[in-house]
Amino acid sequence: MTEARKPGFSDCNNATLRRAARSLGRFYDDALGPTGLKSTQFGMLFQIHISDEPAMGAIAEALIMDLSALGHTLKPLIRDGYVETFADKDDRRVKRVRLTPRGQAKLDEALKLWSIAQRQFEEKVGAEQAAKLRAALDAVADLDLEMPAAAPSN
Amino acid sequence: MTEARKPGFSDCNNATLRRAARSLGRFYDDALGPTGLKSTQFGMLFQIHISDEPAMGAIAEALIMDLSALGHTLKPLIRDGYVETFADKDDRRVKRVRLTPRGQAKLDEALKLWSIAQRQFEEKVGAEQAAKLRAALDAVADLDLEMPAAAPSN
DNA sequence: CGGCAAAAGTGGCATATGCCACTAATTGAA
DNA sequence: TTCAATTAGTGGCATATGCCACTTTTGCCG
Repeated sequence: MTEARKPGFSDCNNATLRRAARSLGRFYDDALGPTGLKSTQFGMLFQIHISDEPAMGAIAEALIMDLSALGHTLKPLIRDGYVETFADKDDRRVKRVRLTPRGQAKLDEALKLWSIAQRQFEEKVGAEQAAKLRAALDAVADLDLEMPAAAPSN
Repeated sequence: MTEARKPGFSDCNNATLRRAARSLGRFYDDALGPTGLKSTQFGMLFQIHISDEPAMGAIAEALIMDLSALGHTLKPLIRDGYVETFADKDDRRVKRVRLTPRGQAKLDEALKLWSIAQRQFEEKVGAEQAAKLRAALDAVADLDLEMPAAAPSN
């Protein structure tokens, strides 16, 4: 447990972030295990829940995820009857998403377990620190990063 | 909690972390694009590079990733000739990993582009802040989190 | 109005990751 | 030495995500 953490690797912001994401993801996944939902699916249901019948593009933007990735991620949730989609009344290109009653119930169920996990985490890290970390992560996520050579375009 | 700001979601440490990871991952992926490597693959090559012919289990532990996931992740790198494996001399269960000359060359090539991305990031965030963030993420990754009910009485 | 660019999704293909069930190789007793 | 328990990986299955090539709708412009 020593030679593996040589300097250099932990310098990569991206690698460090992914590593933490794998670690924390597992914890939340375990916590939500009894519900049969992955932490990512829980997050998706919650995002839909707090939005008002959002269009797929809106969800993708909010979560900073690829639209097609969103579509793929939604499939299991639709298959399991937690989520349903319907065409927008004014723009037939737009597909809106909403929770089914079953999905709402599952979310409620998951929220209980999520709260426990969340509390566990904040007990270890400190609510204050956790909030700061989330703020920092949101800031990073919202950065407008561009590679030098590719920057000038539009 | 202001209902208007749709609280809750951004309160989830895990969801926030994943969102940031998607965002930053895309940036590093773009940066490494010309090399044909994903940021995850770059990280893997680097990890192998800084280790001394590590066993798969050692890599998995260092990166906090599932051993089988590591195996899967390694396949494309082996297929493309960047990495090779060989059995440990003393314990035939153990499979060690090393970069091929081709893999070493690819890593060198990628390091140049990675440096640019890394610099871009630190220019935006500040090297100081970036270091703090990485430290915080490492701390989170190394937390010993356990769900109350599931915690074995020890 | 006709045609073309932009916007919103879909599907296919590929990598990233996890869990579980197994197999092979070791180790630690009895 | 023999056998159960442990350790290290593998393979299969499922979800998570991205990119690219299309298809369908719109929106806009001459």
